[in-house]
Amino acid sequence: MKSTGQGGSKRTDPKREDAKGGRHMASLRDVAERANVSIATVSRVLNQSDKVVPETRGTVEQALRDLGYRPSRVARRLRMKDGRAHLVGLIIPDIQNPFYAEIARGVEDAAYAARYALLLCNSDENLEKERFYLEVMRDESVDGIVLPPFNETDEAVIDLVNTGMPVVCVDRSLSKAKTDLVEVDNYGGALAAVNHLLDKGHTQIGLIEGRTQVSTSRERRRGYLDALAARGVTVRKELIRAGDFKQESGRVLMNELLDLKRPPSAVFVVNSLMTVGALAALHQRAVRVPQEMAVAGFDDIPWAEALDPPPTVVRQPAYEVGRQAMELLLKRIMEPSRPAVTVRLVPELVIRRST
Amino acid sequence: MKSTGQGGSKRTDPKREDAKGGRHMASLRDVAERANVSIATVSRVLNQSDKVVPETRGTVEQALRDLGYRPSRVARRLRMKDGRAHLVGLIIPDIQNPFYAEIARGVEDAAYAARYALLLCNSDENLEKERFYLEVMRDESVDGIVLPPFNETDEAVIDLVNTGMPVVCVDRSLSKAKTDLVEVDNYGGALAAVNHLLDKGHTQIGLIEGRTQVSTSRERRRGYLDALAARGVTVRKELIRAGDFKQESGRVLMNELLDLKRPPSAVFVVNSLMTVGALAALHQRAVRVPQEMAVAGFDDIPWAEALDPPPTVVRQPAYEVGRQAMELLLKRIMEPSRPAVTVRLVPELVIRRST
DNA sequence: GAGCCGCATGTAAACGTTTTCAGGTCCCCC
DNA sequence: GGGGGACCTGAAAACGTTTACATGCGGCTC
Repeated sequence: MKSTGQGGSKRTDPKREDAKGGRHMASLRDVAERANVSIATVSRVLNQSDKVVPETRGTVEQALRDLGYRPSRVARRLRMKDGRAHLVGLIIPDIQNPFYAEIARGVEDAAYAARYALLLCNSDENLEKERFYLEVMRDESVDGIVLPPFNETDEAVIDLVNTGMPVVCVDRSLSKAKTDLVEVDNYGGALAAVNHLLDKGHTQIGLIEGRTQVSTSRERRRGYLDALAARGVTVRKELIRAGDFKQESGRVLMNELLDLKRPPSAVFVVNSLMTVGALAALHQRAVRVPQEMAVAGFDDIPWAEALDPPPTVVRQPAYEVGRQAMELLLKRIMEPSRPAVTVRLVPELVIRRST
Repeated sequence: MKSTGQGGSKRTDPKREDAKGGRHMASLRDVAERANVSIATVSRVLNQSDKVVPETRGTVEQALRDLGYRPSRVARRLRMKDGRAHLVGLIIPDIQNPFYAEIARGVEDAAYAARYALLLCNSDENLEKERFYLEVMRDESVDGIVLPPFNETDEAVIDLVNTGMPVVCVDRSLSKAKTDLVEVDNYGGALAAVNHLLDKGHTQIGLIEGRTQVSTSRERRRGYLDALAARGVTVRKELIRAGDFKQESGRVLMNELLDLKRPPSAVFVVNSLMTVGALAALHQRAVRVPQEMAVAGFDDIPWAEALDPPPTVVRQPAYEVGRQAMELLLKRIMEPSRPAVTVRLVPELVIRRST
């Protein structure tokens, strides 16, 4: 026993039970009392500080075990400055979109590997919801955020970046701020897909795109246009239809194309949900794929092989996008002033039976 | 101007910028200084307390706007006792499983409606990961947790419940603790699906089930067995195969069934991912569905109509499960001692072309 | 043997809130 | 004109940490 001037426990409060009826969680103070040391010492053994002599350390560790002590992340976060909350945010448009679900898995796995927890939110392609969640994240003092910005000029995100919050963009980019970015070569992917359709002899090729303020949709449109131009195919504006990335809108737009006086013989759809919607429309009207209408889409889906017919798609390495984004975020948290990098991954054209 | 004894700002710290280079976030103290009131008063106007005279309130509100004040959820959570963090946890096995994705959306929407944020984690059907995330949630002092327990005797969850943490189970139940529970009539659903197969004249019906410690899988098996028994069909044990709920395992088990000397003519699969896997195996071996093998599954998926063939399934109201679970959780947070209730929703047999 | 240094530990401030309690002002009434 | 509410507001404690600084002790050096 150390013979410090410890004058016995100064607080023997009998009411250490909370309202819920459960036992109160042990705090640093409880541990310190039991080990007859100060809370500073306990904190030191917790933080692996080498400044504590083995004997004391032993006593404290015993007390920690006895009380089943767990540090409060909340208190810790309040006290420390940035970068040690071990909590990061992820905002995605829609978790039911397999592409984002896969990104989310990539992010989560990388986060878990570093023992970070994830605050995951769906913005629903809804600016107000995105703003709400961004505020929550700031107010929670997360260490950083991964997200596909709503559009290129997303103010809420830019403000947050200017605040110094580490942010990594995925999938979509931001024009007015230099953040880390993990993206896919959307232009090249679209080019490959449309070239494939052209190779199959199609010239009347429709385009079902998403919200046009989003960089990915625009890049893919650019790929579509350039592919046609390179072969001297003139584009018919009526064959280009813009939706909102959701399944229903793929269905509706496919129907619009079918109702045209001169419908296309092939269509390129810029994401998976709308591709599925388009396929559904074709089924419903008993249009044979690919004989009467060839379909190529962006984004692969896990059960593509079970679809009718299995669609030709530009496969994005979504898991990898998420994983690398999280790793960039961790690096930025460690070193906030590091220059921003952008990682561009290459997609792959997977040819199946819909073309 | 009130003529209080305010003696000027007592702290004019010039270094109010943080390490990241961004401007420091305004705190209660900053607002109080600017409005020439105490932090208590500011806190009172924030919390809508009526105890503050309109004139003061006006000044304070102006200062709040000027500084763009946002309260720190962290500090708030540290100070307050339970139930006001406006943060809840959701742990699901796999966000890439459409069933859980739909539950997650239900939970999220209900949470967002009540302005709660969601800490969402994937346990990956992995006990260690589940335990890690449960600890994070406790340490973050979330207000409550929604989850499908790993199995019926999930100790980590039971411990947390005994601690007084509000917990609502979804999908799967817990045998040793009385928590709120939102589930689906798994037995009835399975009964309906298997009866449907029997009605179609099948007697050799395979079962592809999941982990057998999970209540849902067991209930569905019970439905399968009882349906067969009620028609006097003897069960062949070799037709019953247990997997792990994942797509790959559906593929493998379907292949095992096909390799049998006397393969079944129909199969009932207990979740959607394994159903898709089974379908893939059938495609690969060019087995015609439903002519050579009828397939009925549990769980619907959004793009079922685009599958080949569109599968007959027992549709669970997953969104509703999530929504109601979150609502139960909110109620429990408000009133922790309320007796536990269990809500049982009824699934629906959707007959498509795989049977 | 006095001063000094180093080392292990304790003390207390700080993080940003909420909330209890006390104080101060104003008004009313006897 | 003083007693007493009613009503606002301020001071300060508390939540559970981390950490800069103070303290005390032992051993070393001259």
